[in-house]
Amino acid sequence: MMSMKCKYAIKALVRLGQSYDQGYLLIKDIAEDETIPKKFLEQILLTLKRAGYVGSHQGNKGGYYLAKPPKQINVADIYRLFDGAIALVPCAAVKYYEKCDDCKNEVQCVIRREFMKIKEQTRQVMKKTTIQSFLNPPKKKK
Amino acid sequence: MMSMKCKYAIKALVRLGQSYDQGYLLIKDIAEDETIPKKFLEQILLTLKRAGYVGSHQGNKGGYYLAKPPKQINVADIYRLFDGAIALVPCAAVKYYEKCDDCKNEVQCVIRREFMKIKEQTRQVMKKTTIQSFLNPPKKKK
DNA sequence: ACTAATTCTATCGTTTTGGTAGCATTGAGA
DNA sequence: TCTCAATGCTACCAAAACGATAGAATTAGT
Repeated sequence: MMSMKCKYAIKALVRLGQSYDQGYLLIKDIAEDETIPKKFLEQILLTLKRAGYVGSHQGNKGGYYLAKPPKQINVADIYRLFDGAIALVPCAAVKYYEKCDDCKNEVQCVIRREFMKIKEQTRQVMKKTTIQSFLNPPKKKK
Repeated sequence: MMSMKCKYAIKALVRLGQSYDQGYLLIKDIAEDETIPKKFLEQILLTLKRAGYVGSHQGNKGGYYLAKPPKQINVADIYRLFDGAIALVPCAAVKYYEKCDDCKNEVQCVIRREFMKIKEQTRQVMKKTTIQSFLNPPKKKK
């Protein structure tokens, strides 16, 4: 499971995506619409801003906006930003690689070998899911 | 990332899988071979036993053995046993479904819709990885 | 009876999580 | 220029989860 922080981040990005290229949204409004504690959302948006996903305008009449097209923001990247490695074990991670304390020889570790496969496939799934995916209306029944 | 508990469980199952149908293995030996704290491994094996994956024989000359063929034990099930839901959000889970506090109408929730898709695909990947997968030697270079 | 093994339950220190508090800074408009 | 509505930043905190450890109870082969 992902953290609340990450889930809130995605919800906020989706909300901002709905208003893409239509000016600013207030933290307050996003927080109310999506039922997210306002001060908590502040921190999350700040993290997203520093990572370049959103932009903001300070002061009166300020607010947040999506800094990239919805198609260019994917779940894998947001997950890594807030929750770290996608891999199930640290030694199988790419961006958050860490040696396992309990591993004797990593090169021929079968655990690692299989978890690398799992990671690569789940990474693909998460990468192809973008903010745009959440914006497309579900297909209507005929 | 999975918990150490879950990772240790898989390592222990693989170790038991290597000796499948060849009698008992001692907790002590598995713990030493796999560099797992012995008392911690005890608890893990007990959980695995209660769930039917391993069997044990108490007393002198006792030990643990794999209770199912390696092909019938998959990573998805072990993950759920120790770490809970595979889905990234509780409302998208099957066996650990929970309503999200911050959700207004779940039926038309786009977050849920997409996370159900992600869950279904990662579940497939984890399900097809069995203890047998860890036992097969890697393909040799020609 | 002895001994080597699993069983069971409680406890514990540390880290992570989810959230709050409060002040600083910015900038539009009266 | 003053006000006020907004974001920016850092510190803090309680509760839960995690990764073990401890120790006594039970079981069974010899």
